[in-house]
Amino acid sequence: MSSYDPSKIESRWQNYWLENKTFKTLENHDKPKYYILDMFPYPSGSGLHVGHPEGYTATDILARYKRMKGFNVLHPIGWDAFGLPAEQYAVKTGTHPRSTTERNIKRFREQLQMLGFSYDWDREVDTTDPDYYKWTQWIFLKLFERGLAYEDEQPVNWCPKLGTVLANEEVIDGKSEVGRYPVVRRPMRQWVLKITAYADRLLEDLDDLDWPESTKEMQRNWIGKSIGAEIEFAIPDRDEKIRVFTTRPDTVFGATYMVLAPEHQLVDELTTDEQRGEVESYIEFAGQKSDLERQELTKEKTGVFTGAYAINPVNNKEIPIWIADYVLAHYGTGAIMAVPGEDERDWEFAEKYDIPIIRTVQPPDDFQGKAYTGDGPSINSGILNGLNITESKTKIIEWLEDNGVGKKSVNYKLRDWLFSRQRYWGEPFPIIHVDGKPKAVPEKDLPVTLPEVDDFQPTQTGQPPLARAKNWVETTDPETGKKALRETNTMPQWAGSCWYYLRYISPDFEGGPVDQQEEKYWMPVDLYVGGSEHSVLHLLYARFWHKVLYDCGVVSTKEPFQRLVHQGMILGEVEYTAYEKDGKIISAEKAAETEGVKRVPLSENDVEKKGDRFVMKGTEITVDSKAHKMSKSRGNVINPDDVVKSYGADSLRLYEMFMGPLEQVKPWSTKGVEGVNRFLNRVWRLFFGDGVEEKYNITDSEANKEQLKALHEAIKKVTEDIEGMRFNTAISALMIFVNEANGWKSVPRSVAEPFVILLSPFAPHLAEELWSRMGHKESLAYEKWPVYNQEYLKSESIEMAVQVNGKVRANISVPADEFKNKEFVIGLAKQQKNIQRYLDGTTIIKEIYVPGRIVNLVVK
RNA sequence: GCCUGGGUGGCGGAAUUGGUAGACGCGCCGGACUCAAAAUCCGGUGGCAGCAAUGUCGUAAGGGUUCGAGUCCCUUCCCAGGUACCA
Repeated sequence: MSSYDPSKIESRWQNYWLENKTFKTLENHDKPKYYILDMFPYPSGSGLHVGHPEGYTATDILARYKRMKGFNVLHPIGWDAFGLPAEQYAVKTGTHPRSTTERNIKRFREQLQMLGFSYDWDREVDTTDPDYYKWTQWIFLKLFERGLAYEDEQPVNWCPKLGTVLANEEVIDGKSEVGRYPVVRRPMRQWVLKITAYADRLLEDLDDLDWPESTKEMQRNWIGKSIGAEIEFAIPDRDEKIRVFTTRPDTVFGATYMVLAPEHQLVDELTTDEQRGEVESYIEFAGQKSDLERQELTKEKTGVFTGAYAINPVNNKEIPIWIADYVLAHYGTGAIMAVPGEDERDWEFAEKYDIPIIRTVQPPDDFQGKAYTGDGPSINSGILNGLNITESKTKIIEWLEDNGVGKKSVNYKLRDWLFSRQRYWGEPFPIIHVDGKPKAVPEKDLPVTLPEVDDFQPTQTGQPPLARAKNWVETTDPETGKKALRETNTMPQWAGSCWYYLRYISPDFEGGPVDQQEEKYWMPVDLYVGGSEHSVLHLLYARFWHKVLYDCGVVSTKEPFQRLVHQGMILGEVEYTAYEKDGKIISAEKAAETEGVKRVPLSENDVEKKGDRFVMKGTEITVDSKAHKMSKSRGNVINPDDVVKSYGADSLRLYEMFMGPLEQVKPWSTKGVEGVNRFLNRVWRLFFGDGVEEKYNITDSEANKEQLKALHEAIKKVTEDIEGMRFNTAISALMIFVNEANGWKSVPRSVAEPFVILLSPFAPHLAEELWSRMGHKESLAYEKWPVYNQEYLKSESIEMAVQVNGKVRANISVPADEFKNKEFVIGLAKQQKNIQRYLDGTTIIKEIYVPGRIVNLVVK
């Protein structure tokens, strides 16, 4: 071979790694462990996109690095393979989802192997494998036993056109994500998991996690804990009371009306005959609004008076009871006390319907707005007058409790997790219904496997597809011998991904979901890398299950994922776009507010930068310059297969890491791939000459000072940057080394070998090839990571800047053994010609010397 | 609106605790090799002024702290992601 040819090198090493099981995780527990996990991929029919290798390369670099640092590394992969696309394909074509799934998994596996990731392929898991979902069902039974799984009538997203129920995340703007068909809310019997029972722990334990602050914050908001009070409002001449939740009990003296959600239980009873017609038509109006409309109509509040009154317990005043859909039935008690003086929504409503407004907090003198939500002394509030918000809250809660009309209370936004789907391609519930009551299938009868059906669509009556398997559905209760019916719902896709990280630890273990001996060694996951789109749902659900398993004694840690990093999205190439209207090009700012504008794609050569915008060359017409999300419709999708074909997997890996910080959103650039490919070519030539001469450049001669310095600078920088996950600057350090080494006549083996090791996590195929050509018989995967020596980093002189009044006026070179000598350095600085110019005719009032960095002379 | 990140050359991006802004890569310009091209190699490359030495401006905008600010503080603008009547 005369030049760098990734197509030959890469497949050879991929086969070598597979055949030799190079990355098989060690069974022994003597070494320190490092568990590094990629988010569970869904093996879609379209294969990998360039976003996948970004996170996977980052974890692969760390996995390879940690192995060489002497860690026992667990770096597995598997398939989150249940899900709607395979089922939809089955409905359309009759192909069993299993065969689609198998085909897709095969394709994904090949693609991942083509990129040279160092997974332990003996630990692959697949959520659709009965040996796997047996344990998903087992965990569900634990939830069921603990009363954390229950049945409930719940409104679901029913799509009549698709004949199926959709998950919330599959509904976009009131329409199905697939096909854009209308979706309606419809009540159905559902399995629900009581995640709310864990709300506090899910919230509190976030604090100790090494996760992005934004993700923790999103989970906190999702859980939405608020502390306040529950207050009871009596209704004259009736036994019923209206309970409200409020975070501002201190404002209760300003409650001038109440609002019930239209769906509130008491609405029907309280409504007076005169108001009944109006109330009923309002309830209908509110009920018909789709979620989309509710969002769009937020500007204007609407509501209707019920005709009834309630009594404010603190001052015995009668206040009117309204219904309005700005009060949500499913939050708090579904009823509020309205305090327009301190709440913007209530103010808006009160203003519209002419309801009195009483301020109970004194706004500052310069306050201009309407409702005042800030702090201040209480007014118009009897016993609370003069106290600030916090003091008022404490005092009024005490009063409410003493008088038996209220108490301190905590509320959450988090709702229980709707856990069933009317689908075929999911885990069956290990539940049978006997005498209309749900009952667990005995553990020894797990797994409950999916039956074969003749059609993957729901039945005519809207029953899930599993209902078609009559023989399967109709069964007997093994305990009593009674007739029983199997549960026909299946679990959502989240189920399998809630605990997969545990199965990797002992994938073949038969005594439980995870071998506890192994679990104690491997958990928690040390680093978890995946997209921020899973910030809330997957990560919250998995934490919930993990805590349940912790309570069951199955796992030993409270949290599954100690450190979490999100890779940023990769956008398409930057596009330049001009806008055309009636055959004339108009400027981009105008285009946004003009109708009937046509987009005209431009090439980079057609545009130039003017100030802070791009214009068409030679004109003043602004054009758009933007990188867009990759999408089929835009036609800017980059296929990793093509990149590998043209430049090799090492170039793809290297480029994705070199683009910029891992967490950041970055645009793709094919030129950039060519750049790193050139770098790998330079590495090759450093070892083997330019191919024409076919010379071997590695010698056994001793390394000189300059060579050692270059090497050890690279070792230091690459090591520190990998530890800090700054892969872009680590690669830059490798480039600096190669640029320098290219000036040498030859490279001593003692320098070349450590360099190859430094390169190997990033470009493993090339590194293995170089390593073996240097005469090694074994893979370098477990070689020792080099350690830098401070001695070699020292240079003979140090370059420093000399400033006068903070402006650089000269550079000096100070001998290394003199740089601590302030007198010497400042003396040298003052001798500089250009410095003397600036010192001439002035007085030095201060001499600043930061050793090794800078001299600053302050003059007057 | 609110929350969380960001804003640095033509572009992607570098800059320890405040200490020479622009590492590395792309692009561009010039040169070498070549009949020619590709590939490769060498040199240059923030703006302005100057033959040059050098000066001056410059990290979204404005202000402040400091001997010294991309980095710290205040105000404003813009971009991305999330969220939205949650009482």
